[in-house]
Amino acid sequence: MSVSSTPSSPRYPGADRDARPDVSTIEDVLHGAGYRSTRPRRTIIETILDQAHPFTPEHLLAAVHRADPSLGRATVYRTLEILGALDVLTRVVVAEGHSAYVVGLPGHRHHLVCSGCGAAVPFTACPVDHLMAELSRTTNFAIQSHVLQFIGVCPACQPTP
Amino acid sequence: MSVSSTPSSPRYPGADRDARPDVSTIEDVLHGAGYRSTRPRRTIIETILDQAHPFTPEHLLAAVHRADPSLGRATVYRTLEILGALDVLTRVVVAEGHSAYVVGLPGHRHHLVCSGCGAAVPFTACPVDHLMAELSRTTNFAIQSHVLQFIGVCPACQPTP
DNA sequence: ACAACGAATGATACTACGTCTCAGTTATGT
DNA sequence: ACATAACTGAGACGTAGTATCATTCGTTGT
Repeated sequence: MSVSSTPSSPRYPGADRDARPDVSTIEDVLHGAGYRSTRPRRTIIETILDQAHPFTPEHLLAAVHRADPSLGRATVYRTLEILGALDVLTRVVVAEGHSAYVVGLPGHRHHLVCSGCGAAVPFTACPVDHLMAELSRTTNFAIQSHVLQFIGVCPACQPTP
Repeated sequence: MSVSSTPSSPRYPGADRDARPDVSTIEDVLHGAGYRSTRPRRTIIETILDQAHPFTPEHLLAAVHRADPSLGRATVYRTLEILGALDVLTRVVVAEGHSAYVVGLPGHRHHLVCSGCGAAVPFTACPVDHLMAELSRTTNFAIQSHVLQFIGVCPACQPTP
């Protein structure tokens, strides 16, 4: 087991290791789903993997343009959409009503997000099964998915009196 | 115990009653926070209480304009912002990345939302305390809030074979 | 009841974010 | 290498939300 050296969230005991994939892993996912491997997509994926924190599309667009100013806006948005649909990216709520993307290959995963710096710590524990079953039974909804997330202030962003 | 007659989500056994406040209750909240009682605000609150499902700002704007076409767009957005800050409105995730508002006076409450028609069933059960304590301990985050929500298909929207 | 004050409003201009279109380019299978 | 279809970039376009500011209206004190 090796600790990746990509820039990513700090590690915390108890929280999951942030299993950040590399470019070729993500390209394999794209391939597997019938998408082509192109240079723009590679640039976008590399830039995504450079992000230490959850990022918005515009933020990513700016970062991508630093690497390649000629890369089109539409391509960035299209690629984000594809990666989101393939579960390579997960949405997290960063502030009331605003969301951002986080990298993470499949597997059930939620996040604890810092409202100060935006750092996202992933975790897999998810105590909703019982409640989901009960709601499903009492409401007759066919429950498809759920959103679970914590918002707080990370140690580094906490005021030290 | 009376069942309110305001248009609202259908009732389900096990799920909470949808305790929908009335206009004057919400105006009291505004007053208590130092805001004034104005006719436009009253119109907006009435329109909000008419909504059977979670609504987006634009949707509400259209509904408000049906009641009073002269009411300004900015006023609707400003009032939504205020009511959100006062916890009279809660945000729910309606689709990946898109959220909407639901009425509900304070009290810890989550929602089960139908991805077909948008109906939102509130519930109060919330099995996150233990997990929250553990995350708080292991990460040293000061956890402030959390988001928990289920997305599914309500009985009425399910295909009947 | 009235005046004075500041909050709230509505109109409009503006910005930001994202989508659409389309001609040209490039990856991929044979 | 070729044919084909997917992909791309440029830029026009649309939509949702914000900022500004002169005017109106609630509220408070007298």
